[in-house]
Amino acid sequence: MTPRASRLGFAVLGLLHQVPRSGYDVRKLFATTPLGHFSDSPGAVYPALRGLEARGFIEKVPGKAAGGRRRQAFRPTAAGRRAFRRWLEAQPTPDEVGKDLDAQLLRLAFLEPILPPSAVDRALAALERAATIHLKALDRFFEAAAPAMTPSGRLAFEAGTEGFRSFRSWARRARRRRARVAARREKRS
Amino acid sequence: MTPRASRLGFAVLGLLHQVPRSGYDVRKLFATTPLGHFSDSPGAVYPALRGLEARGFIEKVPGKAAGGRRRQAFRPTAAGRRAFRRWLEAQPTPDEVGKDLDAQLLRLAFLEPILPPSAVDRALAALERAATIHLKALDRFFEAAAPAMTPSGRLAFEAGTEGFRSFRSWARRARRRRARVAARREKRS
DNA sequence: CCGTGCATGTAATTCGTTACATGATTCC
DNA sequence: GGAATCATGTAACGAATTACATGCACGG
Repeated sequence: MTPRASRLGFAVLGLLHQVPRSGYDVRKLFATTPLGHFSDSPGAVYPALRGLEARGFIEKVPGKAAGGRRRQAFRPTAAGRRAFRRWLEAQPTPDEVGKDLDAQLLRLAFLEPILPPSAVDRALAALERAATIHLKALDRFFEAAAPAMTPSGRLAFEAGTEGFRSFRSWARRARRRRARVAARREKRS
Repeated sequence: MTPRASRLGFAVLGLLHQVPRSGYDVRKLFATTPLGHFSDSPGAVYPALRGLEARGFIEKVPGKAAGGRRRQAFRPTAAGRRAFRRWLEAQPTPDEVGKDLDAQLLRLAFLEPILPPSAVDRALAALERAATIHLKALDRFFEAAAPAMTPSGRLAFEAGTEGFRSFRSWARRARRRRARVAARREKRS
């Protein structure tokens, strides 16, 4: 067994941090919310739960089965909380941001309330930095490759670049907004 | 064996449409260009090639091995070209756009020169439409769920929404730009 | 002639998907 | 009592990753 959990594993582990949930609860969340795009199929969720349990990251909530229905809820163990915290604290590299922005946003979503607000500020700054570096690489590539590309090829590339550009400016805005709010709060006290 | 190729399969098939390439050529492309984020590992590329060959979508280019180096290039067969064309012609649903925008951009990138420019216009319109519908769903969800979310959760969701919003406005701009250019060309003739 | 990079592959493992299977409970 | 849905799983399969393995050719 691999020591680390998969992306789906961490998503489930994060959800169990909020409140104990059963596999069915998790499936419903995946099915009804656009948070990430995880499969709500039982063949994905139940094996993930068993994997987390085998790693000692979650445990069954004992007793009761409210309502009489069969139902097995899970909650994170101390080891699970440690592992999740380590995952949250990892800083994104420019390459990871370029290849898998969704994973970074998943991380960001779960940061609070496990880590303090300062971690959110740090994460935003890291994301902005990484996006800037990645954008530079994209622009460099485009400059060299654009002449040989078809119009539709250029369009597709442009769409990708634009996405990162807008992400970076979003991160910057979010960071500054938070800084402003923090300053105001500071002043008032 | 599944009749349809995987996403990696179609990406490779598309690259082989441009010019015959060997597995090594494909790996280098994946390693050095940011086009999609495919693995350049041999364990991904060579099995993909064999899969396409087994489906009858590509064939070995016979003869020569320029330079004396060992090298096996592939090119699409008639069946492969048909299959790729069918893949290109598929219109994205709002759900697919929401769940896997990258796949849609991959498609867009390969549209030309296999399909005519009009197909690009149609694809842009479909993408814009799908993004609009998806955005509506995101907004609806956010309205209901935001009060219960943590600040970092809201931030992550906002980032995702912003990404789609910017994608949609990019698609609209691109579409209009193309319409303008086409109109000017029409007038001049 | 020896290392570096070209070039192609295999093996073990893990993850996820689709589809199937099962039983219990609540609602009507 | 029958349908819907709650709730949990398994089986078969496909695809991808990492790591390992091999052999040739070209440059110095």
